[in-house]
Amino acid sequence: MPELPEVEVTRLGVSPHLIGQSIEAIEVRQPQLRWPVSEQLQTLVGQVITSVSRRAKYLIIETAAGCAIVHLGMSGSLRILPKDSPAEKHDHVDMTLSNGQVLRYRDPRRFGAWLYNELPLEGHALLEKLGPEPLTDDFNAHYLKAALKGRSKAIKLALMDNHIVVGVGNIYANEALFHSGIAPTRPAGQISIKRLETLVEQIKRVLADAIKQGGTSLKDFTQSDGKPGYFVQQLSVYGKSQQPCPNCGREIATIKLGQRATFYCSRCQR
DNA sequence: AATAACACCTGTGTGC
DNA sequence: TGCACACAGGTGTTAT
Repeated sequence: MPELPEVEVTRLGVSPHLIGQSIEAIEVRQPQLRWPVSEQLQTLVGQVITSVSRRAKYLIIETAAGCAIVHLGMSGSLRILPKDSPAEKHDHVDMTLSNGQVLRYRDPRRFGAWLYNELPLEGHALLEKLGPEPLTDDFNAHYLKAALKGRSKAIKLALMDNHIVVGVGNIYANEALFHSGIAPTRPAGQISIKRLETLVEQIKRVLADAIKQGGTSLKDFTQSDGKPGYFVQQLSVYGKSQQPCPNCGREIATIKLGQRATFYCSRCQR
């Protein structure tokens, strides 16, 4: 489900309901997620939530006694509900709050994670090797040029590589490359600085626009108020196999790159 | 070191 | 209707 915009929309939605609340209970119905749900999360019971931040697609719920690191995987979602709401299938974790609400985690495919960690998070194995956040100034054309130097792999795969830049998943990699006029198959190391400037600009624009629109709802993603993400209406190539390119009308091509569906216009993208 | 393939898991849609 | 199969928003691990 979620790429950076959907995770950020989730964070913005749940954060006001969490900050300042104390955690009354953490109930784990299904501990088998990507990794076993940390039993140490119980350390957080009785603690007050001080912040909800994001690094890449990881959400970090902080208290003075440590934090929960939450990842939504492919199908995870977080909602705020009244504490007595009946749990349904795939509702694996509940964090009950002192304001009578519950933060509920649903994840049918169970690729997500709920981990406990002490603070600070410096040196955490899952976080320390991550590339820059795409919406910060650390992610710029000069950085990207250096990071891609000598790389033979396809630019789309490079954009989806967390060591190079975080948060760009399959939807937004396809979209940003389309808006940049760059073929997804182009070897990453042979793209000019000029074109990388455009690419960086488009990645930032696409991600920021998607956040503004409440993310992209392909299937079941909703904002915390239950509304879908409206960026789906602005997709140009993702999921548009055989439909006309919005720019030139040529049929959108579909190929596989790194086992993932890839959509592009072979006339507009070179 | 870099790249590519595989693994994890459930639900849904398609074609026979 | 049933079945087999492909595919889905991610990413750490393993193999090449």
